[in-house]
Amino acid sequence: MLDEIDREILRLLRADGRRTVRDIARQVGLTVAPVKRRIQRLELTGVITGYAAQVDTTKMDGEVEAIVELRVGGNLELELILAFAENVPEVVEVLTLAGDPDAIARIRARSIHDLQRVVNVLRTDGRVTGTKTLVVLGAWSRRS
Amino acid sequence: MLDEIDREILRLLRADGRRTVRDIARQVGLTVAPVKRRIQRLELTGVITGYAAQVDTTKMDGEVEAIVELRVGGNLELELILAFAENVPEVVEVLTLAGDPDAIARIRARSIHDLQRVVNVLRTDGRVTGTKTLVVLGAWSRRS
DNA sequence: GCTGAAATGCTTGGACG
DNA sequence: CGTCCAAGCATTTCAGC
Repeated sequence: MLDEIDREILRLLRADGRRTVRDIARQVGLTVAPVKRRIQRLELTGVITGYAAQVDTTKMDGEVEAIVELRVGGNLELELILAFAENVPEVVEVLTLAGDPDAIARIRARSIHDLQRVVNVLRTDGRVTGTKTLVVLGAWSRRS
Repeated sequence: MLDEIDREILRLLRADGRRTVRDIARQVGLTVAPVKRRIQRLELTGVITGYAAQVDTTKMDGEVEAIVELRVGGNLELELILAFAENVPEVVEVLTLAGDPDAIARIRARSIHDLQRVVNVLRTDGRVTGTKTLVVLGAWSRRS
């Protein structure tokens, strides 16, 4: 499905999502047009789900980031966890996991008080049987 | 430190990291020059730490994503955890946390076998007193 | 699948009010 | 903060192999 050039393009765009098509073309040894087509295909097929600025939320006043570990009832489809998250705007990312917990949600709230409210929303969902909330103190992500 | 316009710029760039400066300027009601200056300041002061393409790793062959919970010795500065991560290329993100675990690392490896090797590297660091590894089955992130 | 070229629009840096 | 300029790039689309 993905050849070596696609993987190289993905590697470059993950390291810097603002790299230009021209720059990528030089790096992979092709011209602009086919690289552009490949990127569009990666976007259409859902391999690339978007582009985002990475923000250090600990440097923002009025913003608290937290990780909430979620445990859910035995037979719940993992897909449902993902779908559920869309209805809570403070949830910015959800990963479903093999192990315990079953999933983790990443939350951005405006204060600790607001965070508590969001976690309560998650807890009272019925399908969620347990949570553990961890406030983010610092963040680092690879930039290259 | 950050005014409302800065927050709006950050909101727009988090939703789409490839938005043009012109586009952002239109949305926030300013011209290009000051918006460009603001973005540069946000980058310089470390509020914006980078830009990245978001990739659904479950759609890529030869790629496994995992979350590793890290517990470290009592007095270890959290900054050291972040610094340590840079030396392990498979670590793409680290969050330091208030609670237990002390931090979580996000890993991208080429296989389960490779993942095991990376986790062992983390475990034998000396400062890490315990790990728990969770393989990512599915991912969702807010796109708007 | 690729290349190459042309038109359009964007960015970047600077100078200035 | 705004405006202007100017050079260099990037994107997009088209033709053609």
